[in-house]
Amino acid sequence: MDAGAIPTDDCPGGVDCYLTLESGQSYLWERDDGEMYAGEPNPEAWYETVVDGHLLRVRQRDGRLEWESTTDAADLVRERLRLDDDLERIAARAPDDPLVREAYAAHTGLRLVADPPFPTLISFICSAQMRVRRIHRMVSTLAAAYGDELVVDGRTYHAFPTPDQLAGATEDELRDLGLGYRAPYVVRTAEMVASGEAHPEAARDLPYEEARDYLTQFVGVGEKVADCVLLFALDFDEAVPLDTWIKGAITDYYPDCDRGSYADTSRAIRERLGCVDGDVPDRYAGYAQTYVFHHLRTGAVGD
DNA sequence: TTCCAGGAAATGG
DNA sequence: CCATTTCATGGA
Repeated sequence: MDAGAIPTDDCPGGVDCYLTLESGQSYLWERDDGEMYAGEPNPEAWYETVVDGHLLRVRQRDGRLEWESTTDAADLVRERLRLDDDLERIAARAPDDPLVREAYAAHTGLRLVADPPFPTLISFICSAQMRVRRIHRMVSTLAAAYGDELVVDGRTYHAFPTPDQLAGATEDELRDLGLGYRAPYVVRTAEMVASGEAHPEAARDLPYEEARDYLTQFVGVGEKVADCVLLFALDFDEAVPLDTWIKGAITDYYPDCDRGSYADTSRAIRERLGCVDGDVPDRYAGYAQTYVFHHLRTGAVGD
């Protein structure tokens, strides 16, 4: 195994693995203590995932982000955990708003992730009306049932299934795995990607709102899930998924941003949570969203 | 029991 | 176009 360590001081604004990987953005990692999404950090535990047929694992202790991999993964760790984002600057430019300030202050080191688009698309199709812990369980179950096996040091890991592998599943199989009414959505979307009818990666080059519309052609993908894919996998830092928690924040803290439709409310809250950057009116709105989401969901608001 | 969870699709007006 | 209803499932 290749290995390395990155001093967290090298990451402007710090980095917190637990907050980043267990805040409901990514469901593609497992913890080797079996306590993923159980609500408690463990500095000794490794976060493990399979990337392009290679095992990658990271953990954080003593001010260093340690990684091990079956390949040279130094650049991969930087990319997936967005270690080059200048969190200090992003937080400093965030709106001077009590909720946003409190959320940034309470969860230092929380970074957006840069996950692969197809697994993210399927993860958030599964997310409909689910708690984060169950979403993670569903994604893990899909990997175990349909993903490629990887054996390292006598332990078996599973990659997230490819579009072809998931398209080979049946609706009944996925219902038996506990996906409920999302089962046909997952199969049909996997078929769309496997056949070449459409691919989430194609949204990357479109303007934000066109990219969101493009993703909604996938079965089981509405505007909210599309926003999650744009934010967590396609580098759209302005995307603000309007889920139950953010809608609650709009009701309680930003009632003037409620414009009725998703598209209009989205525009208003993006400009409220983001910052003006040249002719861009909503820069990093998705970053603020991720902090506020986590702050509200974990019940940390007001300390 | 009832309610809720990072909603979307189908239906009805 | 917008509002309502239906769809699974496990945990508190």
